[in-house]
Amino acid sequence: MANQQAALDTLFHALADPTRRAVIGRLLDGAAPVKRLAEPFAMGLPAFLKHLSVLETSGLIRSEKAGRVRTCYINADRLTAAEHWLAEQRAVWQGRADRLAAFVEAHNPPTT
Amino acid sequence: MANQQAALDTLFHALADPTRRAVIGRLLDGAAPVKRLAEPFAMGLPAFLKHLSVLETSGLIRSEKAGRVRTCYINADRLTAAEHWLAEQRAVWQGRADRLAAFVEAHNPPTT
DNA sequence: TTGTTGGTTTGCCATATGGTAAAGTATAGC
DNA sequence: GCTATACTTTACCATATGGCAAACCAACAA
Repeated sequence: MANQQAALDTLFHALADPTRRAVIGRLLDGAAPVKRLAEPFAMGLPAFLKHLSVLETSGLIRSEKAGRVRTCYINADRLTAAEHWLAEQRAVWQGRADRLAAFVEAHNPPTT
Repeated sequence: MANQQAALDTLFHALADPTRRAVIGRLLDGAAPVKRLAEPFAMGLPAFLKHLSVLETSGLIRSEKAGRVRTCYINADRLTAAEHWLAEQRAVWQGRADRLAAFVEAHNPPTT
């Protein structure tokens, strides 16, 4: 699935920025409107909104507008998607490392 | 630690590209020289070397040059560093989700 | 020593990213 | 209705990214 790749692209790209990671950290603690989310950061709203948009298209957050305030929520399963990919890679690595250890074990006397 | 943030930046950024993720996948299977790594991709060596450089400065791979061939190795613990950050975030989320469930449980009759 | 191979460097280009300022829109409160 | 609030849009800018072509260098191989 080529689409999976694009999803991982945008997902990891969204995570590759301290502002965006901070927003995620903040939202883990509960939903919040744009203005409150933006407060801690030394940048204008337009710049901040771009970050939110990156986060939203990556699926890491979603948002709803009620009246004039837009509230943002986290989408925790996207986090686990990224975690999943990493875990898979590590599994491959560990599989190989284990086989390698077994090979060494089988062909060398134990060093103890 | 502000440096941790920069490390995560480069780490996630390195992962946010299908070529680079493919290289990682390939290297999990064992070390390989630059040329062999580059073969599957439809781009010139200079472009590919940039990807390798991104991977190397992120710490995800390392490389050694012997004679005229540079061999690349994976650095699996960097993968777990990224995994770690994600796991931490998920833990916060789950903690909150659990508390929320407990709250709902305590204030509402079970729906069964 | 003369190629050829494997990698590197240099210069260039198009596009994407991350930020600004300033003007615009729509709702909430008085 | 008037005004402040909470975004939103537009236009613009500097830098980073991802790619190319072409020249270059070092080390095997013949």
